[in-house]
Amino acid sequence: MNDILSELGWRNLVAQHTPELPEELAKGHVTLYCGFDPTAPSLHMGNLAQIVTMSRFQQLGHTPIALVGGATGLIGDPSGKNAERTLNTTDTVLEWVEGIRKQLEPFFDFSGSNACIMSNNYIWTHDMDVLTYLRDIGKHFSVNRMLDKESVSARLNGAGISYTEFSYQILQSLDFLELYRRHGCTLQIGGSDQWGNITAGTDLVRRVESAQVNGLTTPLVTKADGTKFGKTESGTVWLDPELTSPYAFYQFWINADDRDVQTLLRTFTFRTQEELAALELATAEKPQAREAQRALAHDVTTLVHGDHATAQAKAAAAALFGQGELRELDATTLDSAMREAPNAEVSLNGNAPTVSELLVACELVASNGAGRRAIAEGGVSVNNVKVTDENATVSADDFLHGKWLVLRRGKRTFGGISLIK
RNA sequence: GGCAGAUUGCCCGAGCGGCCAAUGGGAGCGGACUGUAAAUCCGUCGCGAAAGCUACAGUGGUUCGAACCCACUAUCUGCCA
Repeated sequence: MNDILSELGWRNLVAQHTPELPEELAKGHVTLYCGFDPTAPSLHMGNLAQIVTMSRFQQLGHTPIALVGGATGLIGDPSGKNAERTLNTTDTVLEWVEGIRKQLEPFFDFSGSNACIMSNNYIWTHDMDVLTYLRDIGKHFSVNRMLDKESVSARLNGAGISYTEFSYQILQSLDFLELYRRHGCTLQIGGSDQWGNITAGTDLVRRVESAQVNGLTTPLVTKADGTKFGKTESGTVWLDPELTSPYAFYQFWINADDRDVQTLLRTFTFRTQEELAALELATAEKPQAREAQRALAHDVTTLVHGDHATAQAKAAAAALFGQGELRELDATTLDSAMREAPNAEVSLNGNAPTVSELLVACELVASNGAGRRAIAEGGVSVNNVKVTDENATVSADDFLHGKWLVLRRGKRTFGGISLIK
């Protein structure tokens, strides 16, 4: 069995771990868990980093438990938040739980001796009565120590914290205890912001079960330009293809900064140290080819959305950004490319819509005035031909293959208009 | 609970009766330059083709005229209980 710690080590994926962890791993097999709270209808990049980390453990023979936080999602983790968050309704959270469970499944192997286990902390918390909670669990927590946790102390000095969120670390600790009892789980992993919650859990298991369990955190992914990783102008990049299209997802990785691409490859792909060294060399020698970004985008999009969607996203990118003449693209390629871009339908019915109206229709600009402005600034093209007249209109002849009109705003924002008869 | 102050566009922040759709900065967007990059420079940045319309926490008022004055409401921040 390969050593998971050295694997994570060369990838710079270890922020902190409990001192006893190497000893535990030396025994061979561990069962580990990571929690995913339903704070949104879909998982996002931060979650993906943990999923991939768990996957690395599973590939080396360890047993992963993917825990969906049906209970903790109802409470709200104060970690990394500078203000109390609004509670989501129970119905909403339970709906998200189901969606997130389905999203997690494809990443893991559910067969073999180290098959992945899916769990949900709602199971052991929803009917626990308050006296049991206070006597059996709460008794093991020192408020003094809870106040010392970064996630709590930051809030005490700032916007304050409710009892609900203050209790979050207790619930997460209870999860570790339950998973230890039910599945012999002896390791919890998470982002470095979870360190406080994880150690609260190892403390609880030690007190209640007199057992040594461990924690490991991965560094938060940061970007060289200081902006938040996992966000674009249009918001969070989600794993759900309904929320972030595979095309947009692919583009997100393709656009990675040279300075960040190695870190991202180490964190999100399974490429070997040798392959990454080769890509690093490629970036240094021929940065404009962006080989590393292409490898990154290919691997991660395939991991999340599969081969087919990745091929489509690539074809779309090649079609839109390629040097080739758009009119020479075959109908099928164009069709799949345009479906991936923001698009809208229009029926001509004898009238000729203006280009700026069409820009608004596929949400490339916020208003007609902004569209006209964009044209005046020389930033708009139709079928890769620059539009110079603010009042330009289109006719049926402009639609490629009688169906699609390719709108471009700026260098890399595309939209499609499909003609309906 | 009492007193004082604050609330301006995506964010910060000027304006304190007409010259205000509102200075300046940031973010965003477009162009040049590029590699679907970074940095830099230039332009732009409520809606509307325009007339004009809607906006300066909310509601009402004073005034020929209010982001600016008054009253009340809401929220926030100080000081005193």
